[in-house]
Amino acid sequence: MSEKFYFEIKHICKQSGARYGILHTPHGDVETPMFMPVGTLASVKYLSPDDLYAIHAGVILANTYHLWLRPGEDVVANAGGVQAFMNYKGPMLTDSGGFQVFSLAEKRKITEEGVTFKSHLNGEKLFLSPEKSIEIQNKLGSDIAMCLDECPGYPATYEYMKQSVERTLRWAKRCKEANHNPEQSLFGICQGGAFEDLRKMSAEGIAQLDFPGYAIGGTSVGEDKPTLYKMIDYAIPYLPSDKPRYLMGVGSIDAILEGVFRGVDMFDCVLPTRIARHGSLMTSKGRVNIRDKQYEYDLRPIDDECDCYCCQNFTRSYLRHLYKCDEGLAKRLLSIHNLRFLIHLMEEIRVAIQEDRYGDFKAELIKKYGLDQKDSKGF
RNA sequence: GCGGUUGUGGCGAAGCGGUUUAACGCACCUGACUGUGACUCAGGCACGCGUGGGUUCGAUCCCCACUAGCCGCC
Repeated sequence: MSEKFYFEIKHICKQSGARYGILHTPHGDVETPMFMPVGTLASVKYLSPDDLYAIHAGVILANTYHLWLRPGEDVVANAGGVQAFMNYKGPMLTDSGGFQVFSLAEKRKITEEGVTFKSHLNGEKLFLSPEKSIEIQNKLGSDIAMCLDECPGYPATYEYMKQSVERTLRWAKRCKEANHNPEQSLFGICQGGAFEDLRKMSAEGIAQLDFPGYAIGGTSVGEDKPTLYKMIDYAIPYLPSDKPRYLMGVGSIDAILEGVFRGVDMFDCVLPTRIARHGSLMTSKGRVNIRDKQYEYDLRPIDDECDCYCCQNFTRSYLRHLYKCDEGLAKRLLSIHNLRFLIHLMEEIRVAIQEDRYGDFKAELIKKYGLDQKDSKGF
């Protein structure tokens, strides 16, 4: 682990127990709780680094599996690492490829040794082991690397989940032993699905390995919200309280609010960028689908409470036009908006925590956004 | 004016007497999207097949007239 990497908890909300902290990384400090935009292929789709600075993005993600296939980790290493490669001056986190074990399920086979993939690009047979994932991530040079884990879908049987959790623990140990980049900090990942004892076993197991940070994984794989919250509750008590906690793949507003309430410090999700590219926006009044006819003549911004470049400069009418004409600018502006919306939400969350009113803040937002409604998508 | 040819939703276009509740594509209208295989996925959108008659148990599909477009020829 890098000496430049450490986590400071600056304040614990007296009302809720939520944490405000600072994560120090070789590429700068970031405040927590935070939301991390996803840039799988060393690019947050449609956004330049300047766009990312403008929305105050802190840590951004890249993906080991995808960069391994294209352009290859040596190409990235040759450029001086993933930050230099894409010219992003902030901190970065690389996912291990574990999620692709889940999302490319028809094209892979899991054994004790690792995962055999069929490339989604050309069908080539590939093998990713814990050691290989770390070797690739070491070359990518992210500030935070993730252990290779298995991310089973939901629901899974107890028997399957148990052996999967045990194997993921063995893989975590191998990842730790394989990690040779002193500038890179490796996070462990807790699995266990919705089973309380397996979450406990997994969390205790990785905590024993003493990682600089811990993730709760196996989330956002088809479970409902109450189940997600249970997964968090089952894991948190066994994760070291002085280390950052990262809830993987979660980006809906209600889940972020509940996650922070339960002691989560880091979130990442493709949701804001993906739905933006599909014309769907998060706003203080709920979801807006910009292609809808009702916005044809609407000269208001996407969200009149938003301070982003998109909302400060463009109307719904124009954005709808751009979207319907398939202009790339629409995807960029809408992505900027959704990311800024979530990042701004995190800023408000941090203030509320420091002022010991996060419990009230969460309740207010849930009411304001109608997130307590049965049909709420948590937009 | 004469001969030929074609008229199916906003557009293109299947079907050519009875499983057509009129295929499909585009456009249009709605949803969805959670460690990105994603400018993706799902759904909706023609009580009617140029108009009017006729043949037939039955007509988008056959016949006649009309009408419109297109191509030739005077």
